[in-house]
Amino acid sequence: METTQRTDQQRSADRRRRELLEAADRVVLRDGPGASMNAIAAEAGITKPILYRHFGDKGGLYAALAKRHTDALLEALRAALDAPAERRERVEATLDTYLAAIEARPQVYRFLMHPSEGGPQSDQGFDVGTHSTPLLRRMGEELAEVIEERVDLGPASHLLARAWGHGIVGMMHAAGDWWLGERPCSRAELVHALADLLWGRLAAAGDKLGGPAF
Amino acid sequence: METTQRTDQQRSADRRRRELLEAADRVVLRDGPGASMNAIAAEAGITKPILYRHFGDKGGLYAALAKRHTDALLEALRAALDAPAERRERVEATLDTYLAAIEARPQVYRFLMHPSEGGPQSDQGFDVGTHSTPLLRRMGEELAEVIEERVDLGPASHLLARAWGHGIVGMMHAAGDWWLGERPCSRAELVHALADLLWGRLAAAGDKLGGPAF
DNA sequence: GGCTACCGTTACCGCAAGTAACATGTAAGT
DNA sequence: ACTTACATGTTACTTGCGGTAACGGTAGCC
Repeated sequence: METTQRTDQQRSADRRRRELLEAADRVVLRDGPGASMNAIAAEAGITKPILYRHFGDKGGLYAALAKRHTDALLEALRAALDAPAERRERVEATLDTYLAAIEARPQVYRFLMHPSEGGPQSDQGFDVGTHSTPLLRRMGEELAEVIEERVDLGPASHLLARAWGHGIVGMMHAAGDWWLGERPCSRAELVHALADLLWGRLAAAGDKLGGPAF
Repeated sequence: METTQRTDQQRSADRRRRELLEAADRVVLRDGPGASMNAIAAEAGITKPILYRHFGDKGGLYAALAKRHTDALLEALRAALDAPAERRERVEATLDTYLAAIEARPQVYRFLMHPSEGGPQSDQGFDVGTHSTPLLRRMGEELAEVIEERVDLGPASHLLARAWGHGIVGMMHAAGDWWLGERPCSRAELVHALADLLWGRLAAAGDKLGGPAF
């Protein structure tokens, strides 16, 4: 029958697709996001047109590649976020999970967040904004849902939760990016600093003596 | 003498440079960051090699272009940040300044933050990560300095201030990006929501009833 | 054997970054 | 006035990438 054939082919195509993605992963992680389609094809032992048959265009390949890593990270974050613990513990665990992930595989992280600055030849890399934002956005939405679901924020809760979700994710991202670049302290210290910030320590701290007027 | 000559030529070269930058600005803001060097040269009424003589390569042009806008934005932020007012007022003013800036000129904003997604043809755009990060980084460092200088944070103040500086900037950026895309509320509302977050309202809020165990 | 469908290739197009080599105007040195 | 030197501009080219069209085997089915 046709259906069984179709599924067989589908199966084989899916396997091939996974192989290609793994090859692409290797190349991108080695050569940076500037990796050319030719290079990826070569790594996979085939030639360009096949890549295009599977992924449409370079953006398609990028998207597929990014989705794999993104999904993995999001799953880890969800676990930390949904753990049955006190709020601050959960927040710290989530921050730590994120930072641990980008610390463990900075190549992947840089690929997802800052494509096109990989190798020495920073020619035209992958299409960045179009595909890197989604990770932050998804994380923000996810966090927003958890906040709205768990925290009592009164009437404007929906708006607040979403603003906070995106804001907190951005905070985590920017601080993590800075930390990964300079390594100014241990992971735990950064987690603590950020949690303190979220816990209102900025508002609670006193003015420094000798400051300007007032 | 040679020196006077040099300065004269320098002057003329600088003027030319400024003209070229303005032309580049027009093109980039019109065609998106995918604008080709040819197009920019044409807009300026000259040809490619001249651009290369002035800016080295495309990254150089991008950097020069970004620096102009970045400097302008940073100056506005500094003003809001240094105003002689209470802390929360200053924070809100700074957030509002930033949001107002990206609201007023989204094209510029998108160019600085998310290059390479401009026009319908999202071919290879400018070199992104290499040059977009600096804005966030500079803002983070700037904010960190102000925090450390003004807020009494105890012994680990240097580290805390830097982590917070980058974190807060990241929060502002991510929330602003989301807000600019969806416009889910007024600017003032977002400012308020973010300031509330920084003021520890997340920690102070109660758990929602009917939540999971515990 | 012939037909179709798939997997793969070579060879090409278009286009953009970046460069080399050449032309020209203009100011100073003699 | 003639030459030298230099900045300014050009045309024409190379290289390399994304993307595609057209062709070539090789299985199964009739």
